[in-house]
Amino acid sequence: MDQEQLKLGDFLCFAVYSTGHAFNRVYKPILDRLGITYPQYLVMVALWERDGQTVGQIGESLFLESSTLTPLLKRLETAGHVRRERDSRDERQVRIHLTEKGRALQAQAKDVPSCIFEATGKSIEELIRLQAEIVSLRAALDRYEGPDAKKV
Amino acid sequence: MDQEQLKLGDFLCFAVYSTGHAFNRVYKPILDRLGITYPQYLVMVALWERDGQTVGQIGESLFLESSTLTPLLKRLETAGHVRRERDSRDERQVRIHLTEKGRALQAQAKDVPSCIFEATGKSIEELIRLQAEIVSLRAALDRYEGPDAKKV
DNA sequence: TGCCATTATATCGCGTGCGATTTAATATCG
DNA sequence: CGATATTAAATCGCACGCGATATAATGGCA
Repeated sequence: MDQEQLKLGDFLCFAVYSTGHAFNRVYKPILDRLGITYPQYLVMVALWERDGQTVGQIGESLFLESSTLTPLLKRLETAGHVRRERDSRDERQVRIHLTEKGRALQAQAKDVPSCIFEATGKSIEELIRLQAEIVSLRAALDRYEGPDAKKV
Repeated sequence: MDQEQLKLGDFLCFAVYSTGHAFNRVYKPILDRLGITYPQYLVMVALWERDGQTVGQIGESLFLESSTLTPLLKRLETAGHVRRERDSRDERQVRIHLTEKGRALQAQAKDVPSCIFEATGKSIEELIRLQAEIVSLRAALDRYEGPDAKKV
């Protein structure tokens, strides 16, 4: 690999980075109608899947820190989609519960995935395969401990 | 496609989104030593490839708006890596030129791609293939005009 | 030439993201 | 039981990223 002649377009990281932005641009007009942002949508998807998760559990699913989630969850609370409640058995934890409005949002959002699917212009099979490959890449990156991890 | 049972982990967009963050986490300790951030690194790569680009040209390569680039370029200028200069023939444009320090940074950054390559744990062939597929996905998303584009 | 549309960059406000630190609650261990 | 370590969220500062808007320069057309 001769790094000297690597062009921007050759970087896999850049492909991922810019495709993330491209997804965001497709999502934005759709989610604007629901009054939420893309990260907020992901949190709602996680809660529709399982209500009453702690901040830490949501962070683990989304690979986000509490410093990102706390303000985001407060905005979702202000918007009336969730309730934030200290766990009575462990007061360190904050559990996030869907409100009626938050549950109702799921119905309004039911067509979002098919809109996004249409935007990709790919077959389901291809998307599933690509998704798995990217997840495998993410797992490898998460495992990586730095170039001198062996020396510790 | 039954959206009702789509789990977070099934979303291709989420795979891309979270993998972008994972890349950032791998890049951070490496780029910290160079004193730049990941988006700043991308701008430097673009300039090492071709010096003297306008803000708009850089934005086109990186899919970023001037509202993102202007502050970032000012930080690179403050750090001494680039010079910002109005084009004398068209005073609307601002051309970004590498300084000596900015050119010197390329040598210091020469091992970055191989560090990242190592972190992915994949073969070159697989990375090239995956890169092409993701770029193709990005192109499709960029082409998409919204669900009611036909009605215009 | 003069008016107006267009173009390039900059500015502003808002919402992420995260590292470092703080705060408060729980667990552990003598 | 009490001091200390650990853990979960929250807070803070900084850097994106973008839509909307502003500013300034250029282009086009009567």
